[in-house]
Amino acid sequence: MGRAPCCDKANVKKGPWSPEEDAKLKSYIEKHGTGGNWIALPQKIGLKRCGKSCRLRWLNYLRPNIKHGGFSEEEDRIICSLYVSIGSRWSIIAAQLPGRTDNDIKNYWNTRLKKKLFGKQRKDQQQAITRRGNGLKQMQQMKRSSENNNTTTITHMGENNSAIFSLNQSHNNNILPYWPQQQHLPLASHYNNLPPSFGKPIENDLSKFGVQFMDQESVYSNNNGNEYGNFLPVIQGQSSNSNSQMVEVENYNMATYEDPRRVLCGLEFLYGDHQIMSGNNDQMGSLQVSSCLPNYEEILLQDLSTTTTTQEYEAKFDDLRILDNNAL
DNA sequence: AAGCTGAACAACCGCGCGTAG
DNA sequence: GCTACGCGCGGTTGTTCAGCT
Repeated sequence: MGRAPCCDKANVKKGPWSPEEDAKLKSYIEKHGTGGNWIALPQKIGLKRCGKSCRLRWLNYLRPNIKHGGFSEEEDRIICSLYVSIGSRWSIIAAQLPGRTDNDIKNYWNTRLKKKLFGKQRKDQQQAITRRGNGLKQMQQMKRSSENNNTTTITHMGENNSAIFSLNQSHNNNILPYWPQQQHLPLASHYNNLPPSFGKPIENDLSKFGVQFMDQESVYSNNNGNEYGNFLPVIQGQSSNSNSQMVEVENYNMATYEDPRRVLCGLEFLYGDHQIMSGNNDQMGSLQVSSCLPNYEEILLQDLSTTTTTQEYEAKFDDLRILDNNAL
């Protein structure tokens, strides 16, 4: 047996609100308040609307001091960092932005901000593949490589097309995913010990975009274990030199050379300066980013846990083929 | 000018949670 | 402790409109 409906669906109006309906609702609530019962409210006013619909209309549109559109850079930054911190808790995010509603922020994220952040990455990467020759061939080669031997190449494209780097790494008979836009950062060992209320925001949400993060324990844990207000994901490699990775950077400009954050491909602003370690470089066109890149075997294990089947690999491969064909 | 496509926004739906009885 | 109910939340769908072909 399903859940009982909150109202008589046959007798309620759906779809866009008319100015008359808006006026009725607004006027009543301004005079009498909601009365603590949204379900009963439409009947009192004489509106043929579901109580939930009234509530939504009031909260998202009619109540005073609501701002629509025109998100500032500062608001963008707040939304992004909170999203990375707590995931899609839109109501919490909205609480930090006066005048903004959770619905508004959610829509803004889904339609614009997400693309602003990650769409550019995909586009840049696609361009990089095309520019560097036959992308499909390259992907096929990567796939073969990942299936047949232990040496792996990841190609990654940076902001403003400036930082293309390849990472070569031997590993222990693990299959390396060849999906190029995945940017892998390790999850800290304590990641599974977050309070249940947090769930796994980062893993659940940003992993959709092929991004994985680790968390910096010192940032968000405290003595009583209850407050996680400063919880922030950070990019942090292993402290041991043995885990450092050499990254060969092709065609990167001085900004990239001087600022290893650029390898984060536009995501760097999410982290704040204090969370990014500095990188070293040598005279051979390589950039040592031991502080930014993870323990590679850990990455492989994570990938194996999330992308395990040949079918999934094939699906990704088809996707790449489509991208490649479109680019030609 | 017409049709198509995608972006932006509004609204709906279903579920989980808290709470009163 | 159980149940029913209302609220709030997040995901999804629907609608409108502008830009492009």
